[in-house]
Amino acid sequence: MHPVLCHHFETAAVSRESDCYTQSAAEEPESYFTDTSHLTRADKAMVSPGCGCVGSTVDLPLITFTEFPHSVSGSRAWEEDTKPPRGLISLPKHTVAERSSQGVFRPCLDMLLSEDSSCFLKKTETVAPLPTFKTLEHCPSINSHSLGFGAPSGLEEQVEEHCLEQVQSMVLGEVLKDIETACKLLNITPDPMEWNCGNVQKWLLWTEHLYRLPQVGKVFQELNGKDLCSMTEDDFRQRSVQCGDLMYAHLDIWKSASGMKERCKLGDNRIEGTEELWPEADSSCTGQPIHLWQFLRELLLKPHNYGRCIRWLNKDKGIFKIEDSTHVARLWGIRKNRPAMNYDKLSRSIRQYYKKGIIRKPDVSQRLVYQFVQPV
DNA sequence: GACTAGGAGCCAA
DNA sequence: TTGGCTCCTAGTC
Repeated sequence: MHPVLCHHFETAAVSRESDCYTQSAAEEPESYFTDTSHLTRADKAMVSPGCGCVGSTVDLPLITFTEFPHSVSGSRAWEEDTKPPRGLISLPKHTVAERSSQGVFRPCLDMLLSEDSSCFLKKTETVAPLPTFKTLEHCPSINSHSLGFGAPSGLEEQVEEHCLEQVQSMVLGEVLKDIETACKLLNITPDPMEWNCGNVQKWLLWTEHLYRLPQVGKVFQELNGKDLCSMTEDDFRQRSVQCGDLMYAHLDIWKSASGMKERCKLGDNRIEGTEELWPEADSSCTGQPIHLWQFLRELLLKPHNYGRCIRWLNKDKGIFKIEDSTHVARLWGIRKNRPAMNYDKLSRSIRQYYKKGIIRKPDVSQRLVYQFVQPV
């Protein structure tokens, strides 16, 4: 990772309201990223606002991000380090005793890493099952003692190595889930090579929206997935000086993830749970239309990506609030190929669910607040 | 002005 | 037939 970026990550810690983080930004992250000329392609993909990690602390226990590969087949993207490195990730100490690793890790990893799976593939490409630590203390490298700065013993190294593999697997799983979610929402296949022109445009629109990019769809018009995949980073830059590199990086992640899926199919490097991630009969990949209520639920189930525009008020009761009606309507419009979609129309569709008993207004009616009749 | 509610016509699958 | 889009009026906050 770019050293300046590492420095930035050391000094800033911005968290998100949708999870358990506290906000303690030491500086204004957006301003730093205004000038991205000094960042690598992967840096940009990592810090883009759309992935919800601008200026976030990207620290994982004893992992230092020293370099980002340009593809999954690249060399190891991280190094262990026993010293307090630049960009060292430290878990919030007050939460360690209170939360399970699922509760602490998964949101962190979601938030920080969801956009760049390639960063976490080891050179061995061996993927271990997702870890299920009962407490953080069960993961030696997370244990506060191992945050010491002395050189680890051989045993400690092995233990840390094992733990890191588990963390990587967990991260990878989350990245794949993110892509799966996007596929569902966009009704496209995970493999960019299979995209038609329409799919490419959807993906571009989505990526623009995700990363708050200027519109670039026009410069990629009439390209199908194969065309897109055959383009080099320079080709992307030529078409869009401003964000071609980021688009290329994002596509690279998708291509890499698709490659992972193929390997899983072949039985190599099997990842526990990938059947869930890409079920062959998944309606998202078979052209089945998605219903609005399903779409809303998908957004709600990805709070780190969409929590700014829609979030649960009471998940148990299925009560949710649309925080940004324009944004949600636009996302729905992208999904349905309805550029003229707005909240007026979307809300009319939601109200159709009243009669069907799918969605209703909560007992205490509030603006932009709805309730699933059958909680998720 | 933004949101809520519902009627009605239309279209595509 | 169904689900959703679109346009509309009217009322509320």
